[in-house]
Amino acid sequence: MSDSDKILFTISKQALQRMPYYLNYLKTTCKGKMQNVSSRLIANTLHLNEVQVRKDLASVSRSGGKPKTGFAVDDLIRDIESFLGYNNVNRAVIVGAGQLGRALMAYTGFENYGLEIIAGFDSNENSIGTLPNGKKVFGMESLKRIRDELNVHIGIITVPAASAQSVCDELIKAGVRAIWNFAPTHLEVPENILVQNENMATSLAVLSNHLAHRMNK
Amino acid sequence: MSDSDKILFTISKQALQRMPYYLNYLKTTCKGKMQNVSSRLIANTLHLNEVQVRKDLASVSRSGGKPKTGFAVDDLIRDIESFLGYNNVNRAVIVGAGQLGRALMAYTGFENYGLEIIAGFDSNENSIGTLPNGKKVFGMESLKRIRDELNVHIGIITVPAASAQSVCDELIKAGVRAIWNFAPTHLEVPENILVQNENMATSLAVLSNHLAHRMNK
DNA sequence: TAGATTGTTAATCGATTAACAATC
DNA sequence: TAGATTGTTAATCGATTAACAATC
Repeated sequence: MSDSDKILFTISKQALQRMPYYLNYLKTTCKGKMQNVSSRLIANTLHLNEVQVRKDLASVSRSGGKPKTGFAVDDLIRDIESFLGYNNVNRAVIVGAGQLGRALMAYTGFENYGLEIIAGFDSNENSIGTLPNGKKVFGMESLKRIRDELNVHIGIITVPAASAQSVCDELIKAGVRAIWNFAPTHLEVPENILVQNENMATSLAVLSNHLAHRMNK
Repeated sequence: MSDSDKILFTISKQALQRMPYYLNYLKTTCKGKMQNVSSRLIANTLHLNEVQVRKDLASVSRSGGKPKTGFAVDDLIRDIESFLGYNNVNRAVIVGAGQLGRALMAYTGFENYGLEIIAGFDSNENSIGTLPNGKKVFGMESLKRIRDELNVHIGIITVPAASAQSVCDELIKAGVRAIWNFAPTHLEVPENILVQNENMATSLAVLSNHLAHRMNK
């Protein structure tokens, strides 16, 4: 996290990543059933520390909580969604129309989180075509044109690790501002570009290691 | 992390999660091209701290590194893979044959990480059928029988958040030892069961928040 | 030998948690 | 008022990093 971030936003990445959990709990369990919710209840349900929850919520809630009452559920939902930018729809393109890329393009669940995947790109001509839910796969030469036309800010990388860096470079040249990287590799980017790694190998490592060594527990 | 873990394994979850990055770098960049590699080179490439890399590698490498020489690439690959349990194939079942579940079943990339997805399960009869690469989707009533027959240890949850806990309970009752949870919700499990959360909403939160607030950077 | 590189012990840093005063 | 709950300041904890001695 750079210095300028720290000044503007006093929230850690960890805290930011807890927000979807709060949001899910509030929307599925609280909304409509109760007007207010206390940090203690949230903490107990999600198995977090009460103070941590209060700190997290304090950093995104406009109106704050009220002693003896807690936080207004509807306000909190609105504030978290606004903080996360789920109001603005974030348009994205996927580069790499292999199995994982196509799966993500076909997945409609992202819309709940304000993400709209517009199109896919692939350097292999055989991959070009149209997906079930109407998303097209283009050749790489169309990347910049389409990104510019539709003002896309997010690039999703689902190519093999070996070509991830060059794809990343192309996406940045085309103008995306943030990258969601599914390749299990480190990406080199300018300071003003955000890279979020979604490394399934990382999760699998935890699972697999547990099973290999800790079955006797 | 429980106490018993600490005694047996002096490696943090963070360190464990860096292993796939080391492995990928070693296999794609070092293997065949150089016999030895120094922690400094790895650290520079992956943008990590040199001491951190040495500590991480020390905790998994049998032979350790040699002053002035570094670590033997092939040995290191073998040691990390063995530590991560990528040698044993870990069998898994998926519960929830919606879009995400089917996508994961169709994805063959997991085999590189020692994971083999055997079958899918869904409570909705309409979802039952066969996938392109031969994986079948069964009704929930077959879960325990198939898990027992094939000695499956990993359960993957790709149902909506609202039903994730009950699916989790069923998986544990059926006998799985570790759960890979794609639902954006906290799961309640006995102490001896490992839950690894793969929450895409969490990653999206980081991206989306960045774009909503930090575009001016 | 000198220098590169490892592995370990101590210092730093940041996040979490505890203690507590403020407030409805 | 008394008690529940918030928000903040201080203490703790664990991971990262720096310093350095050991070794090839």
